[in-house]
Amino acid sequence: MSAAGLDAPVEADPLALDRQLCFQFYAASNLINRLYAPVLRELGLTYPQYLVMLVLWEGDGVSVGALGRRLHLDSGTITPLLKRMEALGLVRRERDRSDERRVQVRLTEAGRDLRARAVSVPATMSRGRDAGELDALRETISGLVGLLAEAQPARG
Amino acid sequence: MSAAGLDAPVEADPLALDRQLCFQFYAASNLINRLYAPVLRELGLTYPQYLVMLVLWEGDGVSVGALGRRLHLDSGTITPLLKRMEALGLVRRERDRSDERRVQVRLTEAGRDLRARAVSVPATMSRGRDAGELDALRETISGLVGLLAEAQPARG
DNA sequence: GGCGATTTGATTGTGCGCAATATTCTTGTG
DNA sequence: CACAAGAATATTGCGCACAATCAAATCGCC
Repeated sequence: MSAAGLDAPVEADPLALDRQLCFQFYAASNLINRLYAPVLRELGLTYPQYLVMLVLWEGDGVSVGALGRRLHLDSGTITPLLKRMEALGLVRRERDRSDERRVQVRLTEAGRDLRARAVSVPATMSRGRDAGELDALRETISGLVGLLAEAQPARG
Repeated sequence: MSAAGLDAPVEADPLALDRQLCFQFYAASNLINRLYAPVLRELGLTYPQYLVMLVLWEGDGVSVGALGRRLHLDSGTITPLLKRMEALGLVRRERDRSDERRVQVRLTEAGRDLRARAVSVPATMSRGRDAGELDALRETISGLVGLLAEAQPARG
């Protein structure tokens, strides 16, 4: 039934969009971001800002570099992001006294208080989905993220 | 062993970064993009431009709207992206004669020729990984993308 | 102490990604 | 044909995201 009428195995187009795992991740990431946006808007946060807050709520007082390693982002992304968050009154950026190359990021009172309004976000977003499935998927992708991080050109 | 010394089940922090499935997708998408960048650079493409080319190589002559639905992107993203690709000489943008609201996107000769240099990209990127695992993961995430697309506020 | 290599952030420039809005065209109704 | 309603794309403004580059501070070795 092949167009060429040959007996050779059907060779699917390697460039077919739907066969690209990368595209599925790209689409999923964009779609997830779009679902979170209106919920986080209630908190006055963008999605990457929310991630920064998650790190700071786990343990306050983190250097810019540590934040970047945790979120897999570089300083060119994080520095302006933190400046906007500082302008919002959520964090303070201050030079480390003992090593003036470092900039420590700390929560303000408002930043700490915001946590109470954020605790419901994960439940809101996963409502109606099977928790076990989501957990299993998270484990799988977490492993992949680990591999991808090691495979990075100049960061492995 | 809990800090409070209670018998209540250990309630893990719902805001822990590593427990957020959304973050795993976000990180994976960024890391994948970073892995593709140097390979696609050889072709003179960015990652989203590569995705547009994949769509056009599957079937030339697509409207901006159709392109957006396929890639889950809106016109505010795609229009300037296509203009850059037109400046690179890869595509042409022309008004549909029968419905002048529509803009059809077509490959140029150079755009068609680029396909030959792109066919090796998927194999290059998946080298050293188990094809079966990647396929299974793709199926899983493809299903999730379908659900996420339906769950979108004003597009479902 | 002096001095080059390294580490750490900041800056600059380009390219997405999306909400909100504007513009242009088609369609339906009379 | 005129005109209102709707559809499709373009424009604008803001916020990431990263490569490349720069500046400053620390570390290592002498």
